[in-house]
Amino acid sequence: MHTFNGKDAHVDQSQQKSAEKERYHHGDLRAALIEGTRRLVEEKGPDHFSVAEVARAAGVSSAAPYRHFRDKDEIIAEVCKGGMERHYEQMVRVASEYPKGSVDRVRRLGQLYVAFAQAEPGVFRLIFGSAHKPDAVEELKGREIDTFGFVVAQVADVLGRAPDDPEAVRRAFILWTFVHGLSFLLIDDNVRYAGIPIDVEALLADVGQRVLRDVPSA
Amino acid sequence: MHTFNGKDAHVDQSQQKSAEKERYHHGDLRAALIEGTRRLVEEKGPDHFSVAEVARAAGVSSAAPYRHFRDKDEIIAEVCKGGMERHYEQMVRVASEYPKGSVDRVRRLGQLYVAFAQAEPGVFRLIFGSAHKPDAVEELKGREIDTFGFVVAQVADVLGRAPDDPEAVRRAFILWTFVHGLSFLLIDDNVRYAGIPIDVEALLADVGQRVLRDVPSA
DNA sequence: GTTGAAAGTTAGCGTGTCTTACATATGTAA
DNA sequence: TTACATATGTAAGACACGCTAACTTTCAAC
Repeated sequence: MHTFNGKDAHVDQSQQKSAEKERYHHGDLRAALIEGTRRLVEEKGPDHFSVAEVARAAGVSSAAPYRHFRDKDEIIAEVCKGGMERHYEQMVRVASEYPKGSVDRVRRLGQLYVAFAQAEPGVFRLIFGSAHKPDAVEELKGREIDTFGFVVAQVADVLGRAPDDPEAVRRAFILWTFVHGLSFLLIDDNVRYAGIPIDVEALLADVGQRVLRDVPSA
Repeated sequence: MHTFNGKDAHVDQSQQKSAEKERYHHGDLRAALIEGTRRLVEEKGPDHFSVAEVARAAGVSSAAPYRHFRDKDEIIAEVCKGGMERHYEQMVRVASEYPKGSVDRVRRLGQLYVAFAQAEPGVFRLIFGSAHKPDAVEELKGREIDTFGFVVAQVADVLGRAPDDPEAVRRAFILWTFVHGLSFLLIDDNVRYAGIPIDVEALLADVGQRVLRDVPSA
């Protein structure tokens, strides 16, 4: 009987095939449930997964999850939190690959935003959807995960302004709006409905040019 | 038509002499269910309303709706269809109030798009969300309700091009993307989270200028 | 009036969320 | 090693919902 705690559960006897030593304790059910929920959310959408099903997938009873989470919302809040962290980290990492203050850097951030939405539409909806946010957001703000603030700083660099310049905020918000809308149009399949051939790269480049230039004469 | 109905099915007939006789038949349950669903969708969101609750609101048993609709999806498809029609009609009506080919007309359409999303976020999500569309969309296309096509025509007018010019489609799509993103950011409360003061009018004017102008030098 | 279809009803199955009471495994202290 | 406290699992069940089946009431055509 191997005993272990939740830290490194992977090194254990995963090779015991026929013996089927069904342990009473899962090992790290909490993490397994979060990951299982994430998968299910991608499969069926944030509003059509069930705690019961993710419990079945983890091989435990449908009551077991409630030892680790207060309710369903708390599980998906955890998935949402993980997604926000991944999202932020990707942003920072990708930005560092392009020259500071370059339009390319900002353009690449927009591209990443859309790519994330397409790669993880379920989590994307979770992050930017209306439900289940307040708590997670509160906590992440406390931990200084502010993706929009990061983008604003990059835009400010391009414009040659201070990191918190109002005009930089405004331009960054316009760009956010654009990639946000594009993401939803794509993952909700509205583009196909409208029958438009979309070249995301070209669109991002075009919009980047238009928005990062000087204000047009009113 | 009155919408009163009986709650006690086995009441002795001898004592039923009240002026408002309780009807066994509702009168127009189908319409009442659609309207009740619309209200509930606005209240709780498209994914958190229940057929049972809307049935209760209409004063009928939870099985009654299935005399009029195959399943839950068919009810909300009907709500979605009604929303699309309202959306389209508003667009056409508002456009007619501004000079053909004017930037103002297009700008006003964008403003209306966002206003609709804010006024009816539930229905807006229904229309542009991923679920429950295929059938409704098919039918509305058959009835020539093509909102995007209409906007494209307005944009083409501004650019002085043919109604189906590819560049007009491209510009219109950029504008759609922008107002779509802005709508979602607003109704999902992401704007407040980011702590940005947003002047929707000014934003629309700015973006309209930027997008409807000539292509920036690549 | 009779009758058949339309539009209600109740009863109930399957699934889902979440609670309560109970069972088992694990870590620590004696 | 034993014993206990605690963490983590199970089983059973209350209640809501989606939907079906079988029955009842109403209405309109004949």
